[in-house]
Amino acid sequence: MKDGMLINPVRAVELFHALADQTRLQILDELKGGERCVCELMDCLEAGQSRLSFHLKVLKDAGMIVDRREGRWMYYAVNTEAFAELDALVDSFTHTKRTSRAPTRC
Amino acid sequence: MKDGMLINPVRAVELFHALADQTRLQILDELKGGERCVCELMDCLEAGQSRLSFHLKVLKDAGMIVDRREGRWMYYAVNTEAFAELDALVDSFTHTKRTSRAPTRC
DNA sequence: TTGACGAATCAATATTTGTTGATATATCAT
DNA sequence: ATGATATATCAACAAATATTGATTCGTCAA
Repeated sequence: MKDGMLINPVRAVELFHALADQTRLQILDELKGGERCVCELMDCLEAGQSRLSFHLKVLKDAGMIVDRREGRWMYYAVNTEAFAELDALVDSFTHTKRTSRAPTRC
Repeated sequence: MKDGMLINPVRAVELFHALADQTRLQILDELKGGERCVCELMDCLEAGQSRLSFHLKVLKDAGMIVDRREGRWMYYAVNTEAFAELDALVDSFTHTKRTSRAPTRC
């Protein structure tokens, strides 16, 4: 990711929110092993189709995953760029040192 | 953070959830400049006392910030360790390569 | 073209999260 | 002790998010 590029707070919230859920983390964890179709995710996560679809949409809207149709199947895969973005975001949090001023009491 | 140490999913959700809110990100951003008392945060975030207290608790429960009493004032500051943990967590996401197997169709 | 299948979307509902104003608690100054 | 101040907590409510089952849509096979 471009250095010095600021990620706006709205985007940051969207990213973190997408990750702030057990099911979605499981999905991402599974997708780390390569692309998967929905039915396979249903299997290994033991989640209903509708529920899964919902969470996949959240992840997709946040840009964390990408999809690809192949016939009747939809394949999902992690979007590497988004992870780089996340990495940069966390780094900017961790490393951005501001001129530390003393607290001003009320 | 210890290498190879796995962060459990529940903890990951807690961390990301704590960050998935505009107000809480603002708080952290402010605290990057050094420790602050609540009244000062109220000022610069233009947030009510009760609301702020709520979000500070979320951040504190997640271990993102620490507090310190000084007389009537409570001072909050970022907890560096938690940020290291976050960093490690994101890294583990980004870099953990699993043996990529082909997707198994239904 | 019809039927079956994989997946998205919708509507209803449940659950969780956030906000607000009121009250409680702790500490200080008098 | 009393009152003032800083903050936490609580209760009521509002808003956002997640779950479920039903329906719809797109694609394929016969």
